[in-house]
Amino acid sequence: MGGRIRRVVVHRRDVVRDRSNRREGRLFTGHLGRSHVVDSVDRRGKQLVVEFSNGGGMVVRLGMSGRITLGDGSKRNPATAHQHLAWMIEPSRPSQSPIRMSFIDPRRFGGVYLFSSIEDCRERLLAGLGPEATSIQGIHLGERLGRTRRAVKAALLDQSVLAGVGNIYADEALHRAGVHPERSGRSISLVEAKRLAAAIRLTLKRAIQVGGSTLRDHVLPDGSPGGFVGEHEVYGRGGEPCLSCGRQLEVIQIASRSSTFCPTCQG
DNA sequence: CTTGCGTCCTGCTCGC
DNA sequence: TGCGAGCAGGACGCAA
Repeated sequence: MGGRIRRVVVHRRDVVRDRSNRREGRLFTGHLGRSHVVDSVDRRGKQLVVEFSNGGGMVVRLGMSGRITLGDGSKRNPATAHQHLAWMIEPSRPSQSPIRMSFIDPRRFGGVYLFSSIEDCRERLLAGLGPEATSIQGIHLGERLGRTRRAVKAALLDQSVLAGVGNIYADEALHRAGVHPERSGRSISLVEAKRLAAAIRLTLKRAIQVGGSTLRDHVLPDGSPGGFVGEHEVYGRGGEPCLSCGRQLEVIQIASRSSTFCPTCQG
């Protein structure tokens, strides 16, 4: 904290979203052009929230292929493919060396969203986000799932129900909890909701520990792959045997997303 | 209100 | 060996 953002370079304007969430990078340099002191860096669900000392800030969404890389700010480094933004962090203490940060996103599903005040951020960018998946309690999950008839898998992917779970970890958590992904949200009992909440917390905790799942794009800021893929029990294993019972894992579509599950363990 | 589906985008895999 | 089609997915907008 207290570091200063300097030398913002916008390589692709449409990765930056303006006040109306449109792809509009012109305002970016105007907004960030003068150096800003970083007051805080936080996470809400899948978004990174960076607040500046002037009250404004930015929300970074990585989408599915986005990442932020860290580099030595005292060295020159050429822009790599799909590097849409780059900036320097000048530390508050002169003894520390500057850090170069880049936003890289091949598919451009992610982006950087600017906000002018923390109220603006809450209302426009964080409004409607459900509780944090990393700390979700069974009673709260059950109460939220009970409001919908949708498939429980679809509900888990809905960030307004629960913030922070995507397709991979929804499948993994449902399998770990022994819940069929097509079950209606309101059919989930309190006992099952508690089991599911614990499975979500555990799955995310473990995935974060080992650096996430590298399938196609995701790598850690230093370029190394995440270690969770080797621990996937169902995702990406359709047709292969269930690690618990040996039954062939099935793949179906729910909410236009692939869902892999074990018909026996998740009956 | 609720729910589902099309859209965006590129890299990888598969089949011929 | 080469090439094109198909697929994957997070969030949003729109339609039924």
